[in-house]
Amino acid sequence: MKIKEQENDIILKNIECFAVELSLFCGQAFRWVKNEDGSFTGTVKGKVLNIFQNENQIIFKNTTLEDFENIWSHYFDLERDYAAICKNFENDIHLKKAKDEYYGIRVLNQDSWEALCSFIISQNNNIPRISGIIKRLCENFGERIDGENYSFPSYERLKNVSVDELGILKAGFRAKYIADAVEKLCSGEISLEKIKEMPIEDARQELMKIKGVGAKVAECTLLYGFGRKEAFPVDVWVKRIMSELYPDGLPGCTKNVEGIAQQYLFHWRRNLKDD
DNA sequence: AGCCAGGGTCTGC
DNA sequence: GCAGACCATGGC
Repeated sequence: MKIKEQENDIILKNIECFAVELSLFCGQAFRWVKNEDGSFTGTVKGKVLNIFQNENQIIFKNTTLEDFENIWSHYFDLERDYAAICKNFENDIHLKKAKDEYYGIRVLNQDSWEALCSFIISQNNNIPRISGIIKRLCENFGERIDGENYSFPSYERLKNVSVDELGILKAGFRAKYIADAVEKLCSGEISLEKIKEMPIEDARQELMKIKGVGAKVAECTLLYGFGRKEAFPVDVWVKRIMSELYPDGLPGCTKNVEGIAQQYLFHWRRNLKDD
């Protein structure tokens, strides 16, 4: 991978296994938008990024080398060798098919609170509506950064927002779960900093103390919000995959990167026409 | 129109 | 411990 700084852009060349659009729209993040020029806009840690990919390069527009190194490199998990991981997936016929078809998916390192809150909202819900609810959450309670871009509101910001006031989100029964998460985090009863350091099983149990957080939401939070690539969320699609293809469990080539395998399998199975 | 969605809680055996 | 009703909303 070659990194070049040019005016206000960072340009990556010779980057292996990074399909920007696939990574942003495979059901792990809900806040990126595609622009008419084919670029994508998103907000992370209060910074707005515009990112564009063509055949041989990826352009991070209107950013600095400092922000690239401090925020974007880690957000897109660029330190990890996905080419090697995908090569290893070839040991399993189904994973090989999934990665051949959707090569370049990377599991993003999102903010812990944003991931937790987003996947609380995701329960028994569909992706377009999840995105809508989160959009309203940001526009009503986040901070306007520039133009139509808003930050994801911190849990401190939501501290004195009542369940009734959350009604504007149209999140339905999930509003009370958001409120419970906010309360437990603000009171210090649950600490995201501590969860980060915990063994994964303890971290699961800790997250599941929040109302509306069960095994699936906890697993998604660990995978997408805490960088735990061994976390393996099982939703209805992955449940189908497990019963149809892996009745005896996951193949050995997924060891320690079960969550990455899950992302390829999830996206592949969800897009199968004949189910 | 009715089924389903990146589930979880609560109740009743 | 496990099955089943129920939860809000809107995409398809």
